[in-house]
Amino acid sequence: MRNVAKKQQEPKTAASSASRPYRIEEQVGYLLRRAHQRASAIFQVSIGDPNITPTQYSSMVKLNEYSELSQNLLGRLVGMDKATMQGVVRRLKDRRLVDSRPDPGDARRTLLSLTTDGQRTVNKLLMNGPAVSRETLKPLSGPEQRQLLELLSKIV
Amino acid sequence: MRNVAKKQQEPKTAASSASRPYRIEEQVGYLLRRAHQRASAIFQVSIGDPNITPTQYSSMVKLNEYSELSQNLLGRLVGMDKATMQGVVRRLKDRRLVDSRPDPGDARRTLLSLTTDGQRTVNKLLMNGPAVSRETLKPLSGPEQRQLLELLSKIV
DNA sequence: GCCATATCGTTCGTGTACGCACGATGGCCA
DNA sequence: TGGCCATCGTGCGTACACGAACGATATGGC
Repeated sequence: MRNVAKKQQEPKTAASSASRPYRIEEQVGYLLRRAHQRASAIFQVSIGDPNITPTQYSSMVKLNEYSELSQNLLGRLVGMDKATMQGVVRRLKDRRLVDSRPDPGDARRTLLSLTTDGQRTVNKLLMNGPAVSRETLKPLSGPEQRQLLELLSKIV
Repeated sequence: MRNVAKKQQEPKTAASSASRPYRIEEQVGYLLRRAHQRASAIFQVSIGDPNITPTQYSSMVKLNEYSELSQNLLGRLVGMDKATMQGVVRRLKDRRLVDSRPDPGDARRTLLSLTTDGQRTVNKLLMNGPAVSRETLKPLSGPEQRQLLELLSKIV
């Protein structure tokens, strides 16, 4: 990795008005993107099933808590757009982990539930869930871990 | 929003062995996904140009600091896979915000730089950058904001 | 009962994100 | 000098993410 591209003398940022310079690496949005990237990578190798993604996992965990949920409500519970939810649910249904039936009381809705196979799968993954979080938080001390979770909760 | 779907009596998580229950809403990965979602939404409405995405923005900011960078090196600086970088750069080049030329010293590389239009655009966006971060961190107190940035830096 | 309004799920388009495989090129060392 | 291995950029496949528009259905106010 030679040729490290020499830095310019002064980043002329137009917004560093006598205060601290604006560094992209210090901005929340940037840090959240990077942190999320790392968390996803750890999830993928530690959850125990390379075919399950983080969003699929949270959807299945929620469906395990509630027996049946409409697609939109599930999306609200796990923080996913209905368009995004559509794709997630389709993939889970293709793999026979989730089943659906029309809501008898509301013809607009579809009720989702885990199949037997889906329940078996979530319960297996749930055993690895804590380890995934532990690994992601490993660089932090115990109090720091709790602090981070609390701060993230506040800005979500 | 009636029909809130009744909760089951006990979430039988298989992993809540006498310790605290496993709640998906308390896991780092989940919180990071939600926080990143919110940060992206705030960016989109506050950066001042709805056609610029967060990743495009950080790429342009880095290209503004360094005069010229190869595509791979830029990707490493802003934390993006080379396959992801490819798409980002293509879109910026399509809009004439970024230009490229072959590296005279290494035929494998392409050197990227901002066009005049690109420089004008970044400098305009950089004026809004601090406001985006401020808005994202608004739910937190001053010390909490600094703590969050520090903790995120540690786990990236 | 009727109609304006809202919700539900789908589809389309665009943009990140990354693994994998590929061909071209470069660096290093036997 | 030749060959091995790394790096660079590209292309493909898959998956999240969301705005916008759509048709079907439900609800509340009149």
